[in-house]
Amino acid sequence: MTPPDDANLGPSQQARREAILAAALELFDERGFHGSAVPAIAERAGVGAGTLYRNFASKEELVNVLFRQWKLRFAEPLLSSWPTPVSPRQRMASLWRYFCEFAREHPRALGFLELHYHGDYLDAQSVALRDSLHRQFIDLVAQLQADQVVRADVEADVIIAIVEGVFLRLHAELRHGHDWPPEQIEKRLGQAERCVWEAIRP
Amino acid sequence: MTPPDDANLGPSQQARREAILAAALELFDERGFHGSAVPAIAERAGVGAGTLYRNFASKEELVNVLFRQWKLRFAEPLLSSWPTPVSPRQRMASLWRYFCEFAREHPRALGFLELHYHGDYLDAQSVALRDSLHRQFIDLVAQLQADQVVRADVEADVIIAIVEGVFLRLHAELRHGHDWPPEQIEKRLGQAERCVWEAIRP
Amino acid sequence: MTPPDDANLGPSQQARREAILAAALELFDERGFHGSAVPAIAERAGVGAGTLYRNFASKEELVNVLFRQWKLRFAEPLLSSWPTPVSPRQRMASLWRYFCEFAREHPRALGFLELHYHGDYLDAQSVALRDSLHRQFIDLVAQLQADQVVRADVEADVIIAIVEGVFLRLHAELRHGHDWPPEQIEKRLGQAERCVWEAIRP
Amino acid sequence: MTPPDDANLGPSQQARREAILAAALELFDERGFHGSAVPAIAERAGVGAGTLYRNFASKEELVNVLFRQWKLRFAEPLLSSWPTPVSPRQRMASLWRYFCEFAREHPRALGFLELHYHGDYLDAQSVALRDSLHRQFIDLVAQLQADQVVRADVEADVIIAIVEGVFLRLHAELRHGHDWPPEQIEKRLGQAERCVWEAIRP
DNA sequence: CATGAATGAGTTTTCATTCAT
DNA sequence: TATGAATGAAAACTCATTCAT
Repeated sequence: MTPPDDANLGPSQQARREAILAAALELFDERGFHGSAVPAIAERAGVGAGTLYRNFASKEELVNVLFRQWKLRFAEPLLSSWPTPVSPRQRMASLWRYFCEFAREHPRALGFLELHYHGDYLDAQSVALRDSLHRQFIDLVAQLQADQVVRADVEADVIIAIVEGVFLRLHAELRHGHDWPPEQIEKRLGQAERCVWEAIRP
Repeated sequence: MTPPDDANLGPSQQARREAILAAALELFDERGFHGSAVPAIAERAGVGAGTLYRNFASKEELVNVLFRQWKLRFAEPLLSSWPTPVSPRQRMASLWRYFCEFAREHPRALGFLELHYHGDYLDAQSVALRDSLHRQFIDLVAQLQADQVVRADVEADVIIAIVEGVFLRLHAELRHGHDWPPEQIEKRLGQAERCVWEAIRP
Repeated sequence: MTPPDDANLGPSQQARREAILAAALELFDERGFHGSAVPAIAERAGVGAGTLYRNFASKEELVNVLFRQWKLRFAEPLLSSWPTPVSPRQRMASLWRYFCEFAREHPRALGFLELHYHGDYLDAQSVALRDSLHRQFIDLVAQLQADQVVRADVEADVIIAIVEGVFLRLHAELRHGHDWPPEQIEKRLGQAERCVWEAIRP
Repeated sequence: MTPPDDANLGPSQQARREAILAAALELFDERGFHGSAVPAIAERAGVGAGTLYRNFASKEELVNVLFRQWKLRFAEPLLSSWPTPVSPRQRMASLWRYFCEFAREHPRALGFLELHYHGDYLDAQSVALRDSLHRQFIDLVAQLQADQVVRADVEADVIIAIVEGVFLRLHAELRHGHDWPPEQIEKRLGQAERCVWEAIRP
């Protein structure tokens, strides 16, 4: 009986890989890709530098795996699970709630995904994934517009830019700017949600 | 008549400094701070690497001077010149117009200012400037709220996050995502402005 | 009947050792000592890297064992078995035939032995063996000169350099240079043999 | 007036490049390509490691430049200057003399050129040069055969293998094997020359 | 025992900074 | 004063060797 940990890697091997990914996420979020040295990532992961190269062919591959992993982890729930039909207003609220929960649970991940100097090192597969997800979001929003869930007199990509832009900006603000108590954070997130709703309501 | 050669800085010396700043802006925007090599900046500026060090004590100083320069250049018009009182709606429109014009004229500058991995290398002076400007914006928005120009039931920083977040997100989208014709860009910017107005109107 | 499992070394253990030596010979011949990685040798031998270290204390020991093994395997027949006295010409012919056969059967071995950057890593024992064999060849040739089998008006080491030099050069040429059909190779080897005979005949 | 040193590099720059090439020749000859670390080459050349990369794109480029430089320096006199027609015997003698002189003046160069694990890192240009020179030698020997300067009943490449094989083997022997006094070396080289003549005379 | 993942010293290469020209 | 070649510290990456499984 092999331990049921994962695919076919021993448990500690899988754990190491996870530790490297987690450490890389932290450092890339803190200092960007070019500002994060491989030995620093390895050290934070608690492994030797050589181990990192046993798990990822290069620093580039590491950042790409990380990018795709988090891009999917963030996008999939949004694209798949929209269970029972609810009112437009509720839909907006639940979307926003998802954003907030994701940001609370993985604050690093959003920071990392929104680094806009991915330009450099993303490989074809990552770019393809990003584009594909983007198209799926566009389609989803177009559908919402057709269903009169959101206003139909602006382009779908503008709708997306509004929701994402406000949320991410506020998230960055709240993370880096100040050390606000949770209730202040909640208050602002709620206020922003109401404003965004006004921006995109049908 | 500009003094020909010996005022405070010889004119070509001033020109060199500008060239360096311009080149640095381009490269930092394209590849981030850590991804841009000093010799590459010097080469793009058309000067020797040594010359860069005659004008800036270090790569860090260069990025800080650049940061403060553009932060001010972007913020000052917003904070100072609000000429004749106009209707709230017009105020929003003219603010948005300023954003669009600034972005059109200095697309690199917004990209550079919004790199969120400044975290690293910004010095005390830059951080102080950023915070001071932020506070001034907060005050300005608070005044607008008192004047019933924008809605007063959300925090001032949320208002700022909404306007900046939407604009910057859309700007990034339009710059990097696609190669849209100008009229498509204009259309989207106009749509976004109307939505943002709905979000923050009193 | 070979002892099944517990003689001195279990049979599969002996086989492993041989596989490692064979793989090392191939790789050292192909890429030299410093160009061949231990894990690559282990992989080609079909064993784990750890197993290699159970059989050889280090990469250096491995190369030294290999060197001495092939040096002896090549030299011993030459030094021992010179059966019935034959004519000088036949002696040359049979020597050359031995070279050709050895080269055909173990083309890697000659390549490996003639790497001249053994300089580095050969240990005292290997150097001693090489020198000892060299002296024995000198003595053998001196005897042949005394017996008027080869010309006596040149130093013995010159005779050796002639025979070995021509054969090894031609062997390298034929191995690496071209993809000649066997009969072309045979033809050239035969021609070279006749020339060498002219060079050293009494 | 710029110092007439060379092409367009300052004199000390050219000198540095030469120093690097000389140091690389020594180390590659002593320990092979894979056995020679870049910092060791730089140190022996008396320059910093970075300087090496200012002159050569990579360690590979360095070894290729070096290979082509010495290959040409060795081969060109052989292929070009065969002044007044002389007797076949004299021709052999003068060829051999050239080998001896070249070997005396540049003992490292022959050692380096004959490393047979160039296989790895030679680039297309180097391989093309080697092949081209080889073909030219073949043609030259074929002409000598037609002129009855050397025996015509063996392939031209066999003739070449004989002369080169004997000379290089003896050279290696004399360099590495012992510490013979010059007159012993001369004696052996002369003896070898006479033998080789017997091997290839018409 | 055999294994092969883990390791860190060592490799090649880059780059911020200096300094001779 | 402007330059850009030189530098060495630090980056990404490799590999001989060890050791838990």
